[in-house]
Amino acid sequence: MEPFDFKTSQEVWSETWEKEGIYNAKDFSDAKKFYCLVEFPYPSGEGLHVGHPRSYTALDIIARKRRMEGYNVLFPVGWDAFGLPAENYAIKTGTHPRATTEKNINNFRRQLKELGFSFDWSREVNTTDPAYYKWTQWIFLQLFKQGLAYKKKMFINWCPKDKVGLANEEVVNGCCERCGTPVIQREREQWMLKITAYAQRLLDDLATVDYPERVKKQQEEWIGRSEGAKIKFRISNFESEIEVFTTRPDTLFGATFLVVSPEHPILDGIVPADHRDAVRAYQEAAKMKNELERTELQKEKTGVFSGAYATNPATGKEIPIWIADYVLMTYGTGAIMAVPAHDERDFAFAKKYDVPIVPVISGGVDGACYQGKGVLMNSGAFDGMESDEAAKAMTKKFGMPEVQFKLRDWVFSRQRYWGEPIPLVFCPQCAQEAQSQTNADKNADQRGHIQRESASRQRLSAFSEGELLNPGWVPVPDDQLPVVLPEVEKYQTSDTGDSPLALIPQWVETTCPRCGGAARRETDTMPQWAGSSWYYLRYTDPHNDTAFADKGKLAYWTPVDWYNGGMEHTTLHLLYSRFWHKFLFDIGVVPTSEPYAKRTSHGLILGEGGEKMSKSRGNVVNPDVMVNEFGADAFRTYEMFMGPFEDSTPWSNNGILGIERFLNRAWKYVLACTKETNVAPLDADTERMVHKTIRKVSQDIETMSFNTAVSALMILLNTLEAHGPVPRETGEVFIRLLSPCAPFMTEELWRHHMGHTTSVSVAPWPAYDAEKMKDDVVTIAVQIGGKMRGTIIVSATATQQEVEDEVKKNDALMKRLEGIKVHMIKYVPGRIINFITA
RNA sequence: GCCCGGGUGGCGGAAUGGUAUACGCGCAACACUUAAAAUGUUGUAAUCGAAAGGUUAUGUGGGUUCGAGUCCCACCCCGGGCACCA
Repeated sequence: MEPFDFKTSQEVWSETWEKEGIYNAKDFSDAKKFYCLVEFPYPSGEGLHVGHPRSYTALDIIARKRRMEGYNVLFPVGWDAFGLPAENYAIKTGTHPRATTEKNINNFRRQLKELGFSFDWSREVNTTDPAYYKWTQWIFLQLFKQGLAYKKKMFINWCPKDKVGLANEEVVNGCCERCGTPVIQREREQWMLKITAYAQRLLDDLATVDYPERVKKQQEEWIGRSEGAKIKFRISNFESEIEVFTTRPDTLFGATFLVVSPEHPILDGIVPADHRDAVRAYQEAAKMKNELERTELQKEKTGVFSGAYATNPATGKEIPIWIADYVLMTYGTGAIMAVPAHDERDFAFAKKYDVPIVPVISGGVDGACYQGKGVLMNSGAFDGMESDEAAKAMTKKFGMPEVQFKLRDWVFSRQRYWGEPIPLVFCPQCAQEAQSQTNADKNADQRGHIQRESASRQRLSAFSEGELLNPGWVPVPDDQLPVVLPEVEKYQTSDTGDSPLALIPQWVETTCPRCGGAARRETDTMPQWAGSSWYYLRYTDPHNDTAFADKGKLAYWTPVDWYNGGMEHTTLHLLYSRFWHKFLFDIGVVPTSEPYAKRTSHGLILGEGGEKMSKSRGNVVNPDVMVNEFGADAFRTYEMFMGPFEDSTPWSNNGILGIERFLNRAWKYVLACTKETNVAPLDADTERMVHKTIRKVSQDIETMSFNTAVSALMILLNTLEAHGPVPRETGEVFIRLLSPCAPFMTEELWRHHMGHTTSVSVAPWPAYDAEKMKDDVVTIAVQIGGKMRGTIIVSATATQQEVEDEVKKNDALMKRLEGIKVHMIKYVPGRIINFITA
């Protein structure tokens, strides 16, 4: 019998499927839609990693099952092709990233097609295609116009030798990844996106989506909401006040000092002359500490007395103001009230610098720090109150309720070549005008933001929110999008820290779209996360050139029904795209408030030794090699069988060998069945097995328990082989159950050997008959005194009496029961009978 | 430190509170072969035993239960995330 020739089969069927277009989604079909999404790959020079096919095979299986169940399935793929490796390669070799990217995409496309994924290739998108990034730029401009983008001075990592801005990932132990030179911090203005404006909704709406609990938890923590109070402390000898944020207002009477961050602006005005040198020295030292040092030195608290005092509003006492870098300028107000008796950090600080410690919550041990809640003491009129009650009361009397988030705004600028140009120009004339408008607004109405907003809305034709927020920055009009990435000579960041685009005067110098005067283009580009924040929307209508996607198509296809991706994107891509999506929902251009109804995550594939795969360890498995040696079906099926989908599992070359054996046996068996004439109808036992397997495989695919689904198919094959040839329809059930895992071999059997004219991928998914699954006899475990002593076979509907009678017929068991006093008998039908001894 | 996972044969792993170790790998023996590979058959947690059979095992120690890998408490170890967040 001829073995399965996977090479020919892969060629033939890939071509046929593409020609027939059977995997192409149909917009507005009457069939129920199912949008199934995998994270599109970055087309690296190394080619596909074995991790990609794990996620892709899983959702391919789900997509294929849904099609067989009659759904209209959208299962697209594309390329997240902006990014550092292509750019670094360009810096080294002068090769245009576009060329590298194109070459890599072609390689990836070939690999994905060889693996037989049922992608709708007619909807391929590429984030570096101007027709695509036109809409990335358009979305950015909407954010800008609504006042959600702003410029801010920030520090970036800078390698003085390579003269290049580095991403955090490129900084290794404080040094440049490439040349080892210590990285310095360089200050420059960066575009920021106000993701914090959506913090509460990003948190609340987690309740409306089906994500794994661990993903929700991680996002929750990243957003980091905490409730507390803002309390003002009057500074002695000055008119000004210091505002602090605290989650424990109930401990206010125990606040024996204040601590402000070294960067706190208030320090400029309140430090007395005799303390200035010490304070300045401390500030300088704090600035020099890089992040690594800050974490290393975490335990040892340092600080300096500012020389100034403030008044605790509760006790009326004067307390010192200290400066310490354990207080972060980027969280809360950059200042805290220190309650050493009830906060470990404050406690450590107070001990070191000998500041008084006043306990105000009972429940602690003398001389130790107690962080729990309790009944108040040393708190005047509040004595005897419970913490929660006191917190409310003190907030009311001395402060204001306040909510803080850990989430920071998104640094959106890159001084890089290979990214979407930020489509803004800076116009000095318009800057003046916008500034004076803003000032006029302020003068006209000091009372608040709401009035200012409505005033600006009346002048919408003049300035958008974003332009008022960023005077002089003018959006490129929609009809001039995309702002195409120009050709450059060098791909390196310039000496000044600007992107290479800054070195092209004829590109930078432009006219202001608003006033027509001389203006300069923004030379920063967007981060890689930009294009991936909305790509799933583009798949619904990838060739539209008048909108990022047609509203009707969006209404039909979105939200994404099932999105699988890596845990590493939980607080980056996944959060960013939820933010963009909510914004697009708010401006009325997408129909849902959440992009993904359901999210799942795959585990990593580790090297054979159980360590992470990496080039330096030399344990990288190349998918091409596996596909050549074992075929796409075996490779796919092995990746599903190797372990629980959500867990990390080491690769095993012997493991894939086992799958190859299984598929070959399946091939031979089914083929033998087709050649057999006069096969007897299935006996009840085998039929029961078939129906149980249908149910098992169907359920396991839904819960992504692919390893046990494959195992169930193996068990079925073992049983069938032992049984001998089966009728055609049983063989076809087996083929259909296996087809999502092994599409090539099953298609070969289905069309060539079973004689079907259409693909197995459009055949109906097998149904099971619950009646035919019912066992007529069952094996019952017999326990005596809780110990397993044997098994008996009884009818599935046997009563306890019948089971006991059966036990009596069993000599070995009766021997065991001899002389034993049975206290009671516990019988669980179909499972167990336990003779409980006294 | 905090928040998630997880700890079961030589290995990957399976197991609605009810026969632990399914399935696969590896290994061993046998068959086929001049031989090897491939394939097939059988066996394979440990331990005592010639066998029948017994005993012990799901990180450790307790508990609940007729019965615990599974539930509860405490602890140890491994992986991931966050980390001076007031």
